[in-house]
Amino acid sequence: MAELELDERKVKILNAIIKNYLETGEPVGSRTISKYTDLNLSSATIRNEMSDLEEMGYIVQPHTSSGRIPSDKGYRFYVDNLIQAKNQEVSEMKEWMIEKTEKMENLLKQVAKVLANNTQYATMISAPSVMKNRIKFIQLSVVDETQILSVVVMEGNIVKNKIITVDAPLDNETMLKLNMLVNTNLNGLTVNEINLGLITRLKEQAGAHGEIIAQVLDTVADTIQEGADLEVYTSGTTNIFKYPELSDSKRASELLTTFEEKQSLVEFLSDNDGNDTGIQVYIGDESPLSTMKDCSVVTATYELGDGVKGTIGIVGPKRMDYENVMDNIRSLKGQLDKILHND
Amino acid sequence: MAELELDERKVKILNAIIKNYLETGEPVGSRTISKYTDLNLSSATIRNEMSDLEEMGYIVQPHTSSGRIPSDKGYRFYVDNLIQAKNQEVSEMKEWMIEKTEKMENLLKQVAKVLANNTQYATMISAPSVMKNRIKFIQLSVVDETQILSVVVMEGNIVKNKIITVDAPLDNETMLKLNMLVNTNLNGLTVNEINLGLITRLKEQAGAHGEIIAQVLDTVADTIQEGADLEVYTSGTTNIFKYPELSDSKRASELLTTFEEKQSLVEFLSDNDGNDTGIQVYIGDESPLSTMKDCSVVTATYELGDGVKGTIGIVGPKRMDYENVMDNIRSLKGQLDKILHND
DNA sequence: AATTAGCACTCCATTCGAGTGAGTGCTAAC
DNA sequence: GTTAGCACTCACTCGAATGGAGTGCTAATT
Repeated sequence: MAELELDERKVKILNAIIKNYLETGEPVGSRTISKYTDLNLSSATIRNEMSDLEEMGYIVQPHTSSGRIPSDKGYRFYVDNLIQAKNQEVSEMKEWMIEKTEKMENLLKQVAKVLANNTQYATMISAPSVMKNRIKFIQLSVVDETQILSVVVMEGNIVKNKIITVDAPLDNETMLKLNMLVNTNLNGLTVNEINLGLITRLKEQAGAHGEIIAQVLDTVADTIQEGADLEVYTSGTTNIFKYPELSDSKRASELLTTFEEKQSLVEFLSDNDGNDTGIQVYIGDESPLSTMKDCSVVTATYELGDGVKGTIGIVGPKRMDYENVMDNIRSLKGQLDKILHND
Repeated sequence: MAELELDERKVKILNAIIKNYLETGEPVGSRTISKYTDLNLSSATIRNEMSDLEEMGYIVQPHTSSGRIPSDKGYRFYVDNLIQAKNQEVSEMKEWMIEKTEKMENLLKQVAKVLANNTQYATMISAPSVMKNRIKFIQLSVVDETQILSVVVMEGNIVKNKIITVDAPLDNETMLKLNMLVNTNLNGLTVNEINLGLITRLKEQAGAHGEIIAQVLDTVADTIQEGADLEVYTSGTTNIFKYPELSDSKRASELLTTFEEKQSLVEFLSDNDGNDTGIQVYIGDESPLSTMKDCSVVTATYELGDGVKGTIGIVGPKRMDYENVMDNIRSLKGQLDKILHND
C-alpha cells in the first residue's frame, strides 16, 4: 500500500488478466498469466502481484481459491487507458452501409441494426430531441368537411403529421390565410419557442377565425411533441443470449423488459454529459439503470445541428470488446454527423 | 378402441386433466382427478380411463409412470369444444381503454399493449394491408428549391409522407396543376390500381411537366408501399419468461428473435384463412413458425372496411388460458372494428 | 360387468459423499 | 526480489442411495 500508482509491471499483468478474461469469460489464474505475458515470471511471483492488485481493488476473486476477474475499477482503468491510447492514433474509419434515407425513423432503425450486427451486442438509438429542432415548413390542408391535415416539416426533414377535427368546414380562402399565418410566424422556431403569448398574438391577428387558429396552433404544437419521448429504436436485443453471464432467465428477462419498455432507455440516453470526445462508457454500477448493473454501456451523441442531439448506445456484458465497440461507435457517430449535416 | 367418439365420462375426465394442467403446468395424476371431479370414482377407475384416453391420443405421459399431460390433439379437442360452447352464450364485452387516436400506428401499439397486459402473454398486431386501402387525399407542397413534400392520406386516416427531391424548382402554378392532377385521378384508388398504364396516361396529360409528374407519381406509389411489409407491432414479448416451459435460454432466445425480426410474424399474420368467427387457434405444430412449436397462437382479423384487413395475435405456452384469451381477443376485435368503421 | 383395493414396479428428482482439478497463500530456499 | 514446494480451499462432476408420485395389473368387491 506504499504507492497509490500502479508500477509498469502491475499494469502489464492487469492488462493481461483483463484481455484474457474478455476472451474466455473464465476467471484467470496465475499460471495462465505467467505463460501468457512476455515478462518471464513464475506463477508464484504473479500470485504476489495479483494479491497486491486485489488489495488495490482492480481485481476480485469470485470464490476463495479461484482465479481473478476484473472489478469495475479494473475495467475502468483498462477503458481509460484505451481511450488515451486511441486518441493518439488515427483510427481508420470503416465505411458503413447506411443508405441515405428520406425518413429519419428509417435511418435510425438502420443504424441500430447495422451496429448490432457489427458488434453482436444490443444497441439503442434515440431520435434527436424534437424540442430544440426548428420548424422548416407547415402545411395545412382540407381532407373533408370536418378534417384538416396538418403536416410539419422540421430540420433534418423530420415530418410530423396529424388529422385535426374541426366543427365547421373551412373555405379555401381561410385555409390560404391560415397557411400564410402559420408559415410566416412559426417557421424557424423551435417547439419551445411556441408559447402561449405567441399563440394569443396570432389568434388576434386571425380576427374572425381566432378560435380555429388557436385550435390549429395548439394541435400543431401537440403534433410535434407527440410521442417525442418515446422515439428510441433498439436492435439486436436478443444478442444478450450470446453471453452466458447475462442469459440466465432472471437477468435476461429484466434486461429485455428494460429494452421493451423504452421509457427508461430514453432517460438514460438523454442523460449524457458529453465529454470531449462525445463517447461515454458506463461500467456496471456506473450505469443509471439498475437492470444494467451487470452490463457495460457505451454511448455517443450525434448532432443534427444547432444543439439538436441524439444518442447511440451499445449494451453488452462487462467483458465486452471495448476496443472494437468504441471504434465502431466512433466511426458511426462520424458518419451520422456527416449525413445529417450535408442534408 | 370400439368407439371413435369419447363418451361423456371420458370428456369430463379429459377436461379435468386439461384444466388442471393449465393451472399447474405439472403432469396430472389419477388421484388428483379422482378428487377434483364430481363424478365419484376411485383413482383406479380413472387410471383405466386415462389409459384409454392415451391410446386414443388425447393425452401423453412425459415419462413412463408419471402423470399425463394433454397432447396437441387433446388441446385441439378442448379448444374446439370451447368455441362451440362460447358461440352460444352471449359474451359480455369488457370495455377497453383504447383512446381513439388520430394515428393508426399509435392505435395499434396501444392495442398490442392493452392486450398483453390483460392476458400476460406476448402479443402482435399487423397494420391493415395498405395495398388494398384507398387513397383519400394527396397533397404535394414545396419545401424548398429542390424538395417537395408528398403527403398521402388513406382511408382510416393513415398518413404516409415522403420528401421528393427534384432537379429544378417548381413554380406555384405547376404545383397547383400537379395537385389537381393527382387528386382528381388517384383519389379513391388503391395502390394496386395505380399501374404503369395510368401513370403513362397522366404523364401525357401533364404535357411539358411529364417527367416531373412521372417522378412524383412513382414516388407517391413508393411512399405508400414503403415499409408496408414491416408494420407489425409487438408487446409483452418478455411475458414468455413467466412460463418455465418457454423460458429456458435456447427456446426464449429463439422466440424473442422471431419477435424482434418481424418479418416472419408478418407472413404469419397475413396467412390467416379467416373462418366464420374470424378467430383462429394454432396449437403447437399447427403454427407455421417452427420457433413457436411449443406455443399456442390465437389470432383474429379486424377490418378497416372494404376488405382491408389486419390481424391481431397472441402467443403463449400451449397451456394458455384459452378461454380468457379468446374472450379478450374477440372483444378487442369487436372494439377495433367499431372504432375503425365509425371513423 | 363395472368398480375398487392392493401391490409391485418404474422413473424422476433430490441428496449425499467421494473424487478431481484449478488455483491460492504461505514458507523456506535461491 | 524471485521461485519452488506444499497444504489447503472450493466449485464441479459423477454415481449411488433414497423417497415419492404415479402407473399397470390382478384379484376382490359390489
